[in-house]
Amino acid sequence: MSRISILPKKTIFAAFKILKINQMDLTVQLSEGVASAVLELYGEKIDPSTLTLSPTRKEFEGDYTLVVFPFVKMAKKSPPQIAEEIGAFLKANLPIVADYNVIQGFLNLNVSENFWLDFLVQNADNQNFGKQKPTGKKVMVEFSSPNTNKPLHLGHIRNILLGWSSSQILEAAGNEVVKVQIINDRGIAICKSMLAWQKFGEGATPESTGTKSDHFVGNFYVEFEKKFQEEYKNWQLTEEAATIFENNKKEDQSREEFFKKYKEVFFNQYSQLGAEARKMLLAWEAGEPEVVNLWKKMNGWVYEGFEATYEKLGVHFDKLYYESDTYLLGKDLIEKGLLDGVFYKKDDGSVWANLEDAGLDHKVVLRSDGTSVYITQDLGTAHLRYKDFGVDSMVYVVADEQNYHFQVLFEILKRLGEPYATSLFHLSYGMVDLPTGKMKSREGTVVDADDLIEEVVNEARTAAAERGELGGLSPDEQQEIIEKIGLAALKFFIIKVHPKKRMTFNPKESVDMQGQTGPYIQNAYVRVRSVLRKAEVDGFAAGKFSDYKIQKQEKELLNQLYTFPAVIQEAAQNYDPSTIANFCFSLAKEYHRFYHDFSILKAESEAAKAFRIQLSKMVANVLNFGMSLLGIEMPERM
RNA sequence: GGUCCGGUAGCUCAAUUGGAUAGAGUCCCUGACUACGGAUCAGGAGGUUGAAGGUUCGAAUCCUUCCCGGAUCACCA
Repeated sequence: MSRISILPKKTIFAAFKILKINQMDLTVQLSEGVASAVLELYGEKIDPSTLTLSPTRKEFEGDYTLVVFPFVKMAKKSPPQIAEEIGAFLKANLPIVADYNVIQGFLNLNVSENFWLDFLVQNADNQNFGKQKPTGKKVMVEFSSPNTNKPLHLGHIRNILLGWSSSQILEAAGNEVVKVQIINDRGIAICKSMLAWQKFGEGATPESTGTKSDHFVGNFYVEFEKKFQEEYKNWQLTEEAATIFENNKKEDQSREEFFKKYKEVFFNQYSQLGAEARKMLLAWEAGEPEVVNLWKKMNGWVYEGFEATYEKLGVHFDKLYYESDTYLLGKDLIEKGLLDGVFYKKDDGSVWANLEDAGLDHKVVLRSDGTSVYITQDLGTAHLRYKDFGVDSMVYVVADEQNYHFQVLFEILKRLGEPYATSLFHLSYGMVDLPTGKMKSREGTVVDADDLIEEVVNEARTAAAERGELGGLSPDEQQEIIEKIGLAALKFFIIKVHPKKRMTFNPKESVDMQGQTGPYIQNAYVRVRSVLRKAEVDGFAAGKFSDYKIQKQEKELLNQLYTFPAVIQEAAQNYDPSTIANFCFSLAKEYHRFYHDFSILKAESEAAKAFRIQLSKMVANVLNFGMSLLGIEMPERM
């Protein structure tokens, strides 16, 4: 008798029975089977979740591969021998294991044909295959969060696409998601635009000039900077400036270098325009009606423009937070924290947090004059959001230059004992570079969001015209399809890169429609739709294929489809949409190959035809759902 | 300088979280259907995974040191 010490034999097989009912959890079945095998054969109890069980690599025969090296010590046998024994056990005891083969320390398992046929029958028509059961958790995702003095640019686009797709993925993983942004609608920047419009605008409006309204406001911001530079240049020629230069320059510092760094001081102390802008900010803070009305008017224009861009990108928010409402928040949290000993007060009245034991520094949370800083506001806003929605966790989509800020923010919230504080995540992403280098607004190398969208759509239009497949459609329908294609190219190009990586945005490559691109994936979908249309014309009704012998490439597709739910979970867990993008590409690629090598409508048998139609349908459904998680829509033709 | 992040084919990116011969796209070269759509498919060329040590059955992945690039270290946001 074998050394069963922990579980009697009956129990093991009872477990198999239960597992057989639950057809979906293939990997669970396999790993529990392996655990039982190890217990039976070597008398050791192991945790099934610690096994390395992964899809078999293409060049080998099999569906799933078990790495048996970890068992060498306990079994005191050679890896191939162990693999052989476990394989034989599984084949004898686990119905879904049809066969196995051993290569060195790798045990390759063949899953039974019935399992795959069943899998296809049950899921082919499921439009949301992969969507997880509700977790009961509520997650807030903050993204975009622009300033209102300038239109959106390429950096925002990466942010928005990451935020949107993460939201979709978290939702697909079973969470309730609240999408928010915080709009930086106050401060000196918008005052600059306001002042420039007041001084030089001569009553112009977006309508009167025919300018998209956020660009209209942005232009005045630029106008302000231009006028300010003129003023600064002129001032540099005065005696006052010369004296300052002589008294404050560092050794060897050129005049030019000195004044480059002196700009802020000039703005705050000598500039006429600077004085006017600051005066306006004070007037705004005092609530002077004239300034507040101007502020409302100009921000209104900006929001109108943003809204148009968001709509083109297909994104929206559940709730907007405005900094003008939240910038004074957080002080009560500081009070509470002071009482609880989370913060301490310096002699000058400023309030600090000592985060040294968390590997961070001392951080000021309230100025000596009692006013709040950036982090104070974020503390208050987090608290407000919790009160508003009762969320379990929050995700902040913000560029990686603010990594430190969020470390500090999360640490302080934890110390304040905020209930959601242990479930905060900073979805930090790398900057977007151009092939020519960094984007710099001062040097005019910023890629504008609206321009970029227009460019990719135009490129899609040209490509579509060359192909001439859209001829029979109305202009509106054509336009709709062309926009889907262009945006797919842009979005996929950006999302496919892992968020943490700094990425190079090559405008030329971003409009590519061949190879590893959005349109390539759309094309796989369109091919299926085309086949299905044709099948319907032929009056094809889904037939049976229970005795069909699955071909290798078809199995490959089924295998990929099968992993999709796990891919969604992985993407949600890691807050990484690029996982989904790569999955979609790889599935589309496999399908293109299959489509090329096999006949569907003229298949060798009715069973083959029925099977392939179902398989195609499922591929299309999964591609459609997967791409929708990235905010990419599929056209019916292209 | 401290801390954090990155470094993989000429270029843009992957690598099932420590697994088998490091894979795709692009560029260059060569091919493919009287077919369900060629925005497709196949083949070739292209690598000391920044470097050197270490950990082990096994390392692009973990550890140590160094090199390169970036971010950050404000009573700015």
